[in-house]
Amino acid sequence: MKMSGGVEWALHCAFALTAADHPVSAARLAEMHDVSASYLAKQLQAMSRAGLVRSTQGNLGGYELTRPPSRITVLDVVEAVDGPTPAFLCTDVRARGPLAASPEACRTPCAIHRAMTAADEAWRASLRSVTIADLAAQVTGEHGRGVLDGVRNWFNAAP
Amino acid sequence: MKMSGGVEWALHCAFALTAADHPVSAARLAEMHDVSASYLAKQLQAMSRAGLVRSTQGNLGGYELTRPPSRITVLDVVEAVDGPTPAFLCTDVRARGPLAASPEACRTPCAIHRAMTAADEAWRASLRSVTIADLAAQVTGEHGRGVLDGVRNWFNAAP
DNA sequence: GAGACCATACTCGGATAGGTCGTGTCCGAGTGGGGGGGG
DNA sequence: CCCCCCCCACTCGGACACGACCTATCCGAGTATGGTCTC
Repeated sequence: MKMSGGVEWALHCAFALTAADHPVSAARLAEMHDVSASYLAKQLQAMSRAGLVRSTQGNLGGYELTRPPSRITVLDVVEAVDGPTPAFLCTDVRARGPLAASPEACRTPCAIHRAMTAADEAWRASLRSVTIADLAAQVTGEHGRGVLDGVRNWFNAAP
Repeated sequence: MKMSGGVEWALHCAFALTAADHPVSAARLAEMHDVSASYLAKQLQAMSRAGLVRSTQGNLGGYELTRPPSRITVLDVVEAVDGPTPAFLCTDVRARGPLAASPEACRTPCAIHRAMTAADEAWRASLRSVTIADLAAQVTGEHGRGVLDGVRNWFNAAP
């Protein structure tokens, strides 16, 4: 079980866009984080498809958040990039083989399926309880406001 | 993010072994669940390596639980088969690029890393709170004791 | 001087190869049981 | 009749291909900007 590495990039971009006051291109975000621009574009497209960021084309175009960061949860970003499908897929093993359970007994999810689903929901709830604004608040609380100001200034500086 | 499909098989096997009173071969478990015997063997070997089951070779050999099912959690099985590595791997993006954070500022995990770790821990805690005995109790509570008895009888029956 | 037009350079978006890990399979090493022989 | 020995069939364990998904990349479609020409 391995999560897509692009999730980390997407979260960092969401955090950085918190400090931006105008659209930022994918190339600039990639340069800032020193990652592959082409691949980062893929993650940003996924976020755009999910409605987390708005993309504007043309010169001075780029990505910007569509909602205030306090209304974007970490789970939103994770599901946008990594997909909303739960990690565990029940294949209804109990309905197969010589000791297969009767079809009507399989109306309710099996105990294993329930346990995995509950864990998945706990994971999602934890990610849902943290917003991008919370991340920004934690960073400023630990390292000062200069971090976000530095990002904003770097965005405003000419390439 | 997709979990190994073998986890489901391993959990069903752990549940089935609850009803066994003597070692059960991998081939028999595979026949019972109608899955690939060769591949199921791989999962059972992983559980053996993790110390969840004991394997005995030779005739009438097979696998049996090493501990009472009340002391085997679902998390134990998941980690044995799928690996104990957390799904999220922090690559310390903040320490790269033109706005890289100072090395001493990176002594503590970044906010993103903490959020993902907390979610992972919540997931693990949920899986840790359910034991194989709990699963068996749920099944007997819903479908009667006949299920486990049927499994035991099928194990005792000649191939 | 003001307005409209156009060329341009920049942006995103999806379609396209390569690498890595999960999936599935196979065969060899090891071992306990059962039958046969001997006492 | 009981004990010992040997053969065997059955077991696990690790090593070996195949395939799917993630990773990484490229080129084409579209658009706002800035300059230029005309009125």
